[in-house]
Amino acid sequence: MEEKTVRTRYAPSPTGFMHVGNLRTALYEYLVAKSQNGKFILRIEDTDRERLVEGAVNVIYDTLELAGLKHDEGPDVGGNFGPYVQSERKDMYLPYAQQLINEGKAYRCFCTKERLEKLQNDNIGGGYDRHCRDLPQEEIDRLLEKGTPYVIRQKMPIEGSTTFKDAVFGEITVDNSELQDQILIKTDGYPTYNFANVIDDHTMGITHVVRGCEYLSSTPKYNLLYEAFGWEVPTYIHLPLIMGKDEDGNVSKLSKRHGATGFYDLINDGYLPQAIINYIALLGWCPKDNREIFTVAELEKEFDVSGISKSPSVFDYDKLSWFNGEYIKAMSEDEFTEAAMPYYKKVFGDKAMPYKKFAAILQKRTTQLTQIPEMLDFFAQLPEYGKELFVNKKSKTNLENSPVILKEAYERLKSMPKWTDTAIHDCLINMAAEKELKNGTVMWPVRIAAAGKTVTPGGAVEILDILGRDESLKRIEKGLEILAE
RNA sequence: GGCCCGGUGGUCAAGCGGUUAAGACACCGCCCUUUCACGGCGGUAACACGAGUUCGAUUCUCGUCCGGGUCACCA
Repeated sequence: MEEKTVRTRYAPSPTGFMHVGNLRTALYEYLVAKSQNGKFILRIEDTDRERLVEGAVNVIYDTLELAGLKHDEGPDVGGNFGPYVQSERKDMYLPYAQQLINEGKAYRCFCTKERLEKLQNDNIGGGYDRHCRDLPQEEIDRLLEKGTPYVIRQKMPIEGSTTFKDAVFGEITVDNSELQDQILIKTDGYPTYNFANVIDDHTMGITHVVRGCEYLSSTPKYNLLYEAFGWEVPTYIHLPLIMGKDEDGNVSKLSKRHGATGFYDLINDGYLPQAIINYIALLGWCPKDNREIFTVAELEKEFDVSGISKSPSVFDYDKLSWFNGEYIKAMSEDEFTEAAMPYYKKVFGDKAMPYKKFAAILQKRTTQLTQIPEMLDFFAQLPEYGKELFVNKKSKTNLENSPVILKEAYERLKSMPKWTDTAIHDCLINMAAEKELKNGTVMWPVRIAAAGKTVTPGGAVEILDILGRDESLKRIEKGLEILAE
């Protein structure tokens, strides 16, 4: 038995903004194809001249590359089904519409916008009244001769119903009375989105149409078009919507009012591309074994349409952060340093710092790269702080014992021949043992003096080590001063 | 409003007629610990409602309610 190669397409409009919902659609298109050794095609839908944005196509390329979704055909990589930019295909559509007219399946509609608007206002119900559907030929010729502008509409069946099958939602039936005579070609000669879509998908050999649920109710129109041409209907895979939750707890389709929803917004917020992809892969799809961490390559193997869910899902930044933390922990030290570098520079400028040591204390406690500056700022400059920071119940420190302990620690540290992390560690631990104190009782005041804040990445030893001898001792002296006030 | 789709803890979700109704995030507690964190252990918390079908419904059917989507010469 011969299997047809699966071909899916991602067809974004170049608006310069890649919404995570769109990205997730792209991901699933990619996975549907790749899980079956198919081809993933990129087609740019740029027919809306008004919304065209300079450089927006590059945003699409960059996003797909960062996300790890490599397309097999597209404007930049070519292919046998080009052109892959819709504006370059604009002459293809009219002949198809013409064909439908010749076959009596479509007609020219000369109705003015005013008349259409009036129809809508009168709200007779059901939209267009098919006024031009059966104009006599002489009338059509007369109007054409006069150069009257017209659109081309498809004749929709008046009775009966249309049924189509969706791979995730099953069979869906809609009464044909719900369907208007849809416009195929606009007055300006350009095709409508729906028409162009069907023509493009067919001529590009697309076998699986993957798209958001918002298209579910217009799918019968697509179907009727395929039928009118006698073309094989593709497999439809409609994806549940991604929702956002506002402050009042109301959910609606994820949009900008829910916060960062663009791929690059998320990256600017310190999320890793792989973590974003991993998270959205699981928004609406679940593997058989419930695993959570996946690379794109692993998703290609595991992905299966039967795991796609039908109900919409709420985008959860907490869960994304968890994924991000997992990915950060899994990075090599070099990878981490590279990713963190822009944030290091915000604090330290171009000054070289002990990045190795930073990685050691930061990697396991970072869930967003953007947290890095405020975690490290005290290394660059000791913050102003008050003596109350020295008081900590759990470590059994207070304003009485802190000065004594800190002074003792200062003397001991000062006399150390070598300033290394093990030396610092042994020095302070030994002191605690000799003085019969909890380790924490010694560590707490030292760490506060070194950092000037209660929450720090790493403990006293790590901080002193990074600070170095001179700066450490200076800060402890300062701590003693503050305690003496 | 018409039509379409959906409804398992706060969130993501397994489940496909018989289960003590998984797991993850978040939250809480304990342990570990040089703080926070990480890690380890444990905990709170769910089948929207009402009928039917059935020996038995979270699972199948219908109704109600709730939520969402869609109704363009936009894509």
